[in-house]
Amino acid sequence: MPKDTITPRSKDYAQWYLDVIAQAELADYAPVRGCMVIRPTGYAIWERIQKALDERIKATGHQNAYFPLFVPMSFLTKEADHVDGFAPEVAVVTHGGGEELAEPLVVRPTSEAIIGPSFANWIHSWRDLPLLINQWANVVRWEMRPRLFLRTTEFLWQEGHTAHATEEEAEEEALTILHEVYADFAEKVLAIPVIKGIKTDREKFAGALRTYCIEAMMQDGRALQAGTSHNLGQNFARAFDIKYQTTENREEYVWTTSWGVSTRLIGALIMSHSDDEGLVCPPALAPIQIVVVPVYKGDTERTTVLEAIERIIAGWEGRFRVKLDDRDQLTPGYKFNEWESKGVPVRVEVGPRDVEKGTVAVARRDVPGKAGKEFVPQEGLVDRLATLLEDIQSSLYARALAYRDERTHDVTSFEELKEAVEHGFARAYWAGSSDDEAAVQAETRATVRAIPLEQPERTGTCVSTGRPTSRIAIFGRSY
RNA sequence: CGGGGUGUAGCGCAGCCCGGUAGCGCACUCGCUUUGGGAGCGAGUGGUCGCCGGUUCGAAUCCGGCCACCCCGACCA
Repeated sequence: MPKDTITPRSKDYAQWYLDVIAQAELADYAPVRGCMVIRPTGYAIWERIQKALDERIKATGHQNAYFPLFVPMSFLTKEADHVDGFAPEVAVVTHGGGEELAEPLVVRPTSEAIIGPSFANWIHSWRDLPLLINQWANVVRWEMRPRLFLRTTEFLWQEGHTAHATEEEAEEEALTILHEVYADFAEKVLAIPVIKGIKTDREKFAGALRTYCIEAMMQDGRALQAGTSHNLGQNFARAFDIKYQTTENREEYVWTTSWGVSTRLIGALIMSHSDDEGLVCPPALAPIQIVVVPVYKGDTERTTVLEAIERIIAGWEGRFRVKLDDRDQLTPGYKFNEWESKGVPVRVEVGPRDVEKGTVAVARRDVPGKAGKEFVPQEGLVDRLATLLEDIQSSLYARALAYRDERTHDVTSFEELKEAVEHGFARAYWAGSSDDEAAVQAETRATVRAIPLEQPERTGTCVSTGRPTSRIAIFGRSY
């Protein structure tokens, strides 16, 4: 009966988001402001994200390593833009072993500054390049306004750091990561359509030459930066003296990149697919793809039903990620709701009537409640389930894409832009400067989320300056 | 940092105006009955009322101060 545990999306989107997290047991607030405890259900999702990304990162030639949590203050300050960007949000350790430290240590907000010296040590010759490293780590950024998963003081992420002989290679690396790792993962695993683009100077990473991004639209029409890939040029190579000898025996600075995605992706996942019943997890990602719930009265039926289930799910191992919920003290109805709120894509129910008739009940999470449930024969069940999982995966993607397209409007005037970003994205010709962009933000609360890599052939008039341009930009309000 | 709000049992709340020694729902424990969409009945466990100080015979309640957290805006993955 307690059905009012999740605030409807339509009533209060921010509260709905928090309720889904609580109900699905993804995370708790921690005693320290801005920090969160990632609960087992949430962490299982992170592990799935890690696995899928780690495979892609390794498939593109990278190796994992680990660099320290603490960064000497003087290292962080070596790259001017970088320190300007991060100084306001770093946590600083001033004491250790009961004494004041000679030099304060920064808790890494990102690791360029601690990886730089290692790269300088490791790289001597053109033969050492490219150097392709990734690390899985936690980082700390003292944010003003934390939000579970989307912006926490400490968060988990992966950060790739690479060094190359030429600018072209660094550029290719940044784009490969964007396309083959991040966008591919977001769309195929998370079922989240993303816009691949480049950031404006205002939005790019502190210290980068160029920042590429994947940008997604949440169910309230707001934008979420889901991943970034930076071409750092030679900025960090100069700051940390990372040089190599060319085949002509000349000494040159390397070209570096860095790129990362974080536990924010879990926030993106929640806000892309979930509904008023709770989390909706795409099958390719879901830690549990199929939950099996037995239905019975009394011990005799229980034995019969559980035996039947054992027979039915024999051979599923290796094919599906399955959980049998054989907890005896809870009613089936309770379990249906619990697994639904945790986002398990498919539920299989087996009761006495199914044992008798050779059927099972199959419920799909993307169609909540009884509407998504049907009785099907046990015969051929495995293939049917495999097809169903694929269907759910593609349906979720299609639904999210349709939603984004519906809420993306081509605009030609400032007024239209203002109107469009109330509910989604505005797509406009753009030739403005950083100041022009700031003016747009002051007026509309929206910023350029991305300048898409795919650009139209045509030209138009800049929505801000009125100048002719062939470049379009995506505007939106962001998380 | 500005605006708004909230602190009473694990969670959600009432009690406060009008001071008299803390209550309801859920959860939890035990027992019996139950189980195809969040089971029922009975008996229980659990609270320095955010913190400090003041007024008072007596403070969850009145007064002063502080703190924390949440939500909405300016910075950010």
